[in-house]
Amino acid sequence: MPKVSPAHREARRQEILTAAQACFAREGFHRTTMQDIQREAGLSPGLTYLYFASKDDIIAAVADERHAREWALIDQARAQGDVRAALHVLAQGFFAALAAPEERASRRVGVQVWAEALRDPRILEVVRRGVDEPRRLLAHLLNEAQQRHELPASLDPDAFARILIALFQGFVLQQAWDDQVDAAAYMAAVTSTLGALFGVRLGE
Amino acid sequence: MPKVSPAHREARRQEILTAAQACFAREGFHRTTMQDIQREAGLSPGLTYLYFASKDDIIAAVADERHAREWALIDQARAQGDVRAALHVLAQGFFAALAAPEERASRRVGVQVWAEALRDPRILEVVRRGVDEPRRLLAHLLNEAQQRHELPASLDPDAFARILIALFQGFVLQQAWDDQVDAAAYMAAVTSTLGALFGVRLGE
Amino acid sequence: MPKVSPAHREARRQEILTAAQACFAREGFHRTTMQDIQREAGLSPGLTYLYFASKDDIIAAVADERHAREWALIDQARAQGDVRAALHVLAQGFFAALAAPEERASRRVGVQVWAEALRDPRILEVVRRGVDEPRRLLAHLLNEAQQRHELPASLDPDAFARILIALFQGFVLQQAWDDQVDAAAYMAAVTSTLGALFGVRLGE
Amino acid sequence: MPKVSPAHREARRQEILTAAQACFAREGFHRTTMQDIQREAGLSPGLTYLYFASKDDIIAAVADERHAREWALIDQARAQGDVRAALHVLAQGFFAALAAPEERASRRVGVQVWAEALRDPRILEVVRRGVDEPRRLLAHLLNEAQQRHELPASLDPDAFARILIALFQGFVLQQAWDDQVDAAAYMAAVTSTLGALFGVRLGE
DNA sequence: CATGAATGAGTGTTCATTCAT
DNA sequence: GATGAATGAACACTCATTCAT
Repeated sequence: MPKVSPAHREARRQEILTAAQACFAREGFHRTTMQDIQREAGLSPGLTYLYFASKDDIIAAVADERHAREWALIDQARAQGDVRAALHVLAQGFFAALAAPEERASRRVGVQVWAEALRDPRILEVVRRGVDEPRRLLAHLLNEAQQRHELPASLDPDAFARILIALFQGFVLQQAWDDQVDAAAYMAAVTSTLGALFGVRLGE
Repeated sequence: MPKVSPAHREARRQEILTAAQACFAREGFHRTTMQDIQREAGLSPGLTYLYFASKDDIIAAVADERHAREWALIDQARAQGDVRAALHVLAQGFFAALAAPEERASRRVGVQVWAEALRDPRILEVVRRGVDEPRRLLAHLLNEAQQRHELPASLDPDAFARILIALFQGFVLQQAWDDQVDAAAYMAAVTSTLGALFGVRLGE
Repeated sequence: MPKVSPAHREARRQEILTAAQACFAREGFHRTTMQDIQREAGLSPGLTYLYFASKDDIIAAVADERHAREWALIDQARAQGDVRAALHVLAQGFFAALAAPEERASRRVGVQVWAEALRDPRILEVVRRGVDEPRRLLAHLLNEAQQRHELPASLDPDAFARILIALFQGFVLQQAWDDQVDAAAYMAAVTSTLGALFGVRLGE
Repeated sequence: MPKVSPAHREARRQEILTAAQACFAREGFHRTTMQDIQREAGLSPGLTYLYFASKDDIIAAVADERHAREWALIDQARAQGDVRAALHVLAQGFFAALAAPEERASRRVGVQVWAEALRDPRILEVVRRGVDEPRRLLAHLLNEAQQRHELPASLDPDAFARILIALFQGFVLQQAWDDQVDAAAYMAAVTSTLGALFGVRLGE
C-alpha cells in the first residue's frame, strides 16, 4: 500500500518531468545534471530516484510525454467519420503545435529526443511509435481518399504519409534553429502545394 | 618549417574526423569519449590535441564536413544555366544522399548535429548556413520558374524552398530511425507530388 | 536542513586542511595531487569538492589558516595597555613559533605560501594582510615608545617595523632549509641587538 | 669533439636560462611550461634538451645563476684587507640589489627558488650555499670586529650573521609582494639600527 | 517517505619528454 | 647538430547514483 496517494505520486512525477523538460530545453540532455533537475524541482536527489530509476528514464519519460498530445490528436482524428474531417483534424492539430510560441521549449526538447533515439533503444521505440502511428492513420485515410477519387490513384499512400510527416518534422527543425521563421507562410505553402493534389485546402 | 607536409597534416586531420564520425554514429557525441576517438584513429591523446583544441571543436568540424558536400552540390547547381537543370542537380544530389547505404553513418551523425545546434552556437551557425544557402538558391530558382510560368505565381518561393528542405530533413530522420524505409518509394512520391505543381518530374 | 551539524562540517573542513597541509609540507603545492590530499584525509574525491571548490581554494585556505594564529597574537598584543607589554607579547609569540619543533611543517608551508603569493592574487592578499597588520601595530607601538624616549626619535617607525618582521621571516627561511639552526642563539642575538636600541631586553 | 664551439654552446645555454627566468618571473615555475620557455627562447623542444636534461635542471640552473653575483660579491669582500671595508662591500652589494628596479624579476624568481628548495634537494644545496657562504664570511668579519672592540664581545657572531642575512631576505619578500615599499627608508633604518651596535654607519 | 552527504569511476585535457628524420 | 611531431602518464574535477539516518 503506497504511503502517498496515487494522485500525490503522479503530481510529484509531473513536477520532476516539468523541471526536467525546462532544464533540457535550456541546456540539452547532456549538459543538464540530475542536480539541475533536482534544484529546478525543489526536490532532494534521493526523492528523484523514488520516481525514476535513472536519468535516462527521465529522458525517456519526457520523450513519452511529448507524444501524449499527438496520441490524443490521432484518436480524435480516428473518431471522425469522414476522411476529409480526419485529415483536417490532423492538419490543424500538428500545425497548431508549430505555430504556438509557448510550445517552443517543448519543440526544442523534441529535436533532442530525435537525436537521442539513435542511442537509446527505449527512446527509439517511443519515437518510432510517434511516427508510425500517425503514418498508419494517414496512409489509411489517404487510401480512402484515393478510393473516393479525391487523390490520384498512382500515389503510394504510405510514402505520401511520410511526406506529410516530413513536412512537419522539417519545419520543427527549421523553427528550432530560427525563431523568426514564418510559420503561417510555411503552412500556407504546404496547403496550396497539397491542395494541387487534393483539390482541397487542407490547412483551413 | 614543418616536418610533415600539409598533405600529411590534412590526411591526419581527416583520420581523426573519420574516426570521430564513426564513434559519433555508433554512440552519439556525448557517449563518445576522446579516448574512443583516439583508439579508433590509432592516435595518442596528445596528438589529437595538435589538430583540434577540444572535443567540441571536433564535433563542430564533423558538422562542417557534413555540409561540405552540400556546398559542392549547391555550387554545381548554381553553375547550371537552366533553372530546370539546376533543380534537377539539387534533387538528384540530395536524394542520392538519402538512398546511399554507405551514407547511413553520416546521416545518423547529421541528426545529432541538428540537436547539438540547439546548444552550441558554433554548430548552430554551421547548421543554419547549411539550411539557408540551399534555401536561398532554391527560392531563387523557384522564382525564376514562376516567371516562366512553370510554377503557380501564387506560391511563396521562400516557403516552398523550406518545404523542399523539410522533405529532405524529415526523410533523413525517418530513415535514421528505421533502415527499412523505402527511399525509392519516398522519392517517387515526392516527385509525383511536386510534379503536380511543376508539370514535370523532378527526381528523374 | 543539513544532515550534519555545523560542528561536524567544520571538523571535516579541518580534516581536509590538515591533510592538505601535511601533503604540502612534504611535497609542495604543485607536486601534491588532489588524490594525495584525499588519500591522506581518507575521503573520496567528490567529498573534497563539497568543501573546497578547487585545489587553489585549498591552498588559499591553508594560507589563511596559517595567519589565523598571528591575528590572535596581534589582537592579544593590542589588548595590552602598555607598549612594552604589547611588544613583549608579539616578540614572545612570534619567536615561540620559530622555536616550536611541531610547527616545522607549518613553517615549511608558510615559505611556499610566500612564493605562491607572487602568482595567486588571492594569496597575495592574505600574505599582505599578514605583513601589514603586524607592521601597522608595530609601527604604532614603536612610535609610542619614541614618545616616551625609550627609542631614538630619529628612527622611522614603519621601516623599523619592517626590520622586525624581516628578522622573523628571514629566520623562518633559514630554519626551513636547515633544521639544525639554533633558534635560541638567534633570538638571543636579536634581543641583544635590539636591546642596544631600546635599553631593554625584548625577548625575555 | 663538440659540433659547436664552446662559446656558442654557452651562449645558447644563456639564451635558455634568460628565457626561463623571464617566464618564471611572470608565471612561476609550475605554471611555466617547457613550451613557454622554448617559445620565449625561439628554440625547438629537442634543442632545449641538448642543454638541460629536464625542467628541474633549468630551475636549478636558474637558481645557481641567481647566486653567481653573490659569489662575486663575497669574493670581492674577502679580498678587502680591512674588516670595515669588507662589511661595507657586502652591505653595498646586497642592498644595491634590493634597490635596483631592473632586478625585480630576478628577486621574484629568487623567492620561488627559496620555496623550491624545500622540495628539490639540488636546489636546497644551492640555496644553502647561498646562505652559508655569506654567513661564514660575515661571522668571520664580525669576529674580527669584536677583537678590535668595534662590536660588543657578547654578540654571537654566527647568530648575528644570520640576522644580517635575515634583514636582506625579509626585505626581498616584502618588496616582492609590494613594489611600493621604500627601500631607501628600510636601508636607512637598518643602518642606524646596526650603527647603534657598531658605532659606525654601515650602508654608506 | 524523504533527505543530502557521500561515493568513485570516468572525463577532457595538459605537458615534460623522446626520437625518427 | 637541430627539428617538431608524437607520446602517454597524470591531472583536476564532475556527476549519476546510493544509502544511513
